[in-house]
Amino acid sequence: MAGAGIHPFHQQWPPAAAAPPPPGAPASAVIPPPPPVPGAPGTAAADEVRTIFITGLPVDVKERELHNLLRWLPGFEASQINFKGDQPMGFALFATAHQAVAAKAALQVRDRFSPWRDLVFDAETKSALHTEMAKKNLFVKRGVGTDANAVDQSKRLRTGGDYTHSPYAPPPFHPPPPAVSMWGTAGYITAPPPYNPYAYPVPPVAMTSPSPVPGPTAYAPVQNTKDNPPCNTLFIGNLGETVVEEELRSLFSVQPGFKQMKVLRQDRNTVCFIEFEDVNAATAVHRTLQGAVIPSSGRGGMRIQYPLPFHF
DNA sequence: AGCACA
Repeated sequence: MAGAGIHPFHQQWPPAAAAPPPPGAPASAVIPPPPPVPGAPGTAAADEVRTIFITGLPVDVKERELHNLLRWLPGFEASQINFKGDQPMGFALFATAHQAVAAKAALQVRDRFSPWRDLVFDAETKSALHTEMAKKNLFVKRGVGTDANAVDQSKRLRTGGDYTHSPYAPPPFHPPPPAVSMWGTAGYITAPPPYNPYAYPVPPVAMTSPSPVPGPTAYAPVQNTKDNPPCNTLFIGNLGETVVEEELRSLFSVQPGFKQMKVLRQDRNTVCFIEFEDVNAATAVHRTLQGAVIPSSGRGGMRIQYPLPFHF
């Protein structure tokens, strides 16, 4: 990767938007230093690659679909699809290399309703996106800020960003992109709980009626009392090094409302995500199995949390 | 793994 020193997750998301100048203010006093005009001579690293290369798109993907996926990302300028045989190759240009890196990271995001899945572009074909930095920048006729849809009616339709004329304008990331619904099947999108999620208290360790079958051998106090907004998926942490999927499955699959689970191993650390039918089912298990000690447990029992809104 | 448009 070219952007040495740029950490992909260093991005602010949503990015800190430069405050728009107050209506009556003298422009020169409030306008920040001009943004790097992409590709302009004299601009830092005009040759820097700020294009990402996207594979894993379904063969029948439309330019508009890709555009609608990407248009929310900070700095998005243009995208296009070229076919190598019948393999679609997506390219997307961003205002800066940093934003391209951030977009790459954003496209690797797993959402909290299906954290075990790669970002799936098309649920039908289960095509999982793969994104890398491109080798060369996307060529955009007439630079940025042009209405690409109007100027380019050629067979090679290029889809430009909606706010490229104002690189500092924040993308409409609040509320989150509706594209989320593309990332999972409809069943993952559950209505938000009606109460203030951050006011939700993590219940104390419960000693009562845990799971039916191979229940935990004991309960241990759980350290981390902070939690994320409730949803129908649980995150299980503080698992022992020797834990295996079957052990977890035997415990969780018998819990009411269980739908599916995914065990992720990262080095010594094993974590698990469990999806339930609804928030209530997840909440019940959150309560009853919090701190549960199972045979493989190491130090303390399992820590049950709701997943982060975005789990990388 | 596969990187094109001009």
